[in-house]
Amino acid sequence: MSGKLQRLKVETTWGDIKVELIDGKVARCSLPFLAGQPETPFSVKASGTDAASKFVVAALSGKPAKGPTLLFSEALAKENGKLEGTTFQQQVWQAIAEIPPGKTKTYGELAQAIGRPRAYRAVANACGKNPLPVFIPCHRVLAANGNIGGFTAGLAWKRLLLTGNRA
DNA sequence: ATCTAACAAGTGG
DNA sequence: CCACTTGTTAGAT
Repeated sequence: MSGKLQRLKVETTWGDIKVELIDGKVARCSLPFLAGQPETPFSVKASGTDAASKFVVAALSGKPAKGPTLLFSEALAKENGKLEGTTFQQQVWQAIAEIPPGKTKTYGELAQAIGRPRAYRAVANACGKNPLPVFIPCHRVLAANGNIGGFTAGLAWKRLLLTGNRA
């Protein structure tokens, strides 16, 4: 297994977004941490023409970006022969991945979806460990009272992903 | 192997 | 607004 490892980079005014592909499947994604809301307006400086790069750019632009070839369950599986994440986490990530485009869900809803209605706290926990931010739309997960919740790389990204970069 | 603290939430007082 | 609940994880013992 394991064929080629490919590293992509989308350069933006907020920093570089790095994506790692294994055999053409998205294996990992990381965004630069932003402590607060940057004063610089967001824009993409440079990006590749491959599907993954396009997906990232589209997601950040609020376009109808249809999830292309994520197959994330395949993508997440074994990187070192080891599964990425625990069973529970994978269930959570899968549930998140199934959120219809343009919609949002609450942590509680997701907890119900995986059959553990009281585990909303754990769900949030799993969100924070999501290895594929942006690809797995954990930014569409909000708290029940409408609060925005949190985001691994900083709330600025989450807001951007939710509202789209209409600027 | 067991225990404890921490967490991106929720419900109730 | 504050405090108690709740399930899972990571790190220490």
